[in-house]
Amino acid sequence: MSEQLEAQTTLEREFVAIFSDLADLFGNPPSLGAIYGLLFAAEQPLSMEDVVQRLGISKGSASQGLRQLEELDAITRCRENNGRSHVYTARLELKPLLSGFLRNRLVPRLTGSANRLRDLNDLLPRLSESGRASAELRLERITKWHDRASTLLPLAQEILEV
Amino acid sequence: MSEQLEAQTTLEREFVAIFSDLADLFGNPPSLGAIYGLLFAAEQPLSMEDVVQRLGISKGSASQGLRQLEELDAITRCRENNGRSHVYTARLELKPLLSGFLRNRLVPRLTGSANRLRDLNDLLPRLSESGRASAELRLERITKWHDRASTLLPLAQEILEV
DNA sequence: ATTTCAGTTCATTTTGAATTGAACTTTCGA
DNA sequence: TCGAAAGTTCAATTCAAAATGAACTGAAAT
Repeated sequence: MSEQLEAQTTLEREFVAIFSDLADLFGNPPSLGAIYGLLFAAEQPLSMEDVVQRLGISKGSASQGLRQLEELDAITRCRENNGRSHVYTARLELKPLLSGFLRNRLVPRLTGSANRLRDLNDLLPRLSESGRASAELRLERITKWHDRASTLLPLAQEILEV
Repeated sequence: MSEQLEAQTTLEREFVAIFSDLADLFGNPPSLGAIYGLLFAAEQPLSMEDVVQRLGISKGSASQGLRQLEELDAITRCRENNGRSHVYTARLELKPLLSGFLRNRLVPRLTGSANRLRDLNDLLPRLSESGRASAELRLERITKWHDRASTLLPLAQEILEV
């Protein structure tokens, strides 16, 4: 294998690894990142078959991963000229991928904990006098954190914007 | 069970759930969050035995979880008066817990990807002329993201500060 | 209309992280 | 110094999430 090809292969492998880690960091399946990494490294659009071959994953994983990435707007699908197959390209701006990951993971949890906090506030009057003060303090602390996290989220989106 | 006790139990269960989710969000074992949540809800310091009983987890998990939380400075341990056992209290400021979670999870990955990116830059000269331009563009994109994330991290720490 | 190829679905299997629990060590009181 | 209780360790187990792959659907060429 030529030195150049070897280097290209390393590049591809490293991009796959970087994005696998990133997906994992955000609580997404590593395969999702791996697929994106492969497309990100590729100079030409790749078919699903290419993805299966080069990553050594199953057709099922490839199909699901590609669809999810498309939903996040991290990749684009287009029909291959005069074939019955499709071909995929990574959007090189990382924003769609990152904000998709954030959306998937952070947002549901923030709204979930907002609901919990509301319910707990409703519970306060049922507590004994002494317990109530303590519970109020604790709820306040969590609520403060929660508000700050909610503030941070759009800020993070902005900073990560390319 | 009195209405008040029932409410106190609900409060405890909800705090446990909130912090389990939080731990999970940051890629830590849910049990770690659960233990913190229990101590956070408690008005009195609890022993390891208490934690085992109330959460229904094993001594092993409790021991390891308590130690980790102590290392993060999220809880404090103190010797019980005239006993040979210890007793634990949650620090009510959430900062130690949150920044501990961030440290555990984000920092190692940021330095890991910094290393990868450095290695990839060294690889560039070995690529063919055409491939090099494309690889440079891609590396630049990731590096830009990486720098922004590195900027965001201390900012997040500051915002989450109580 | 039929065949064939691309892609999807989802029940089963795999994998890896979290948890357990039993053996071990440490600590303190008698 | 010994015994007992507290706490730790880590190999084995459990469990949930991810990946697989075989059966299926749809779409295009003949």
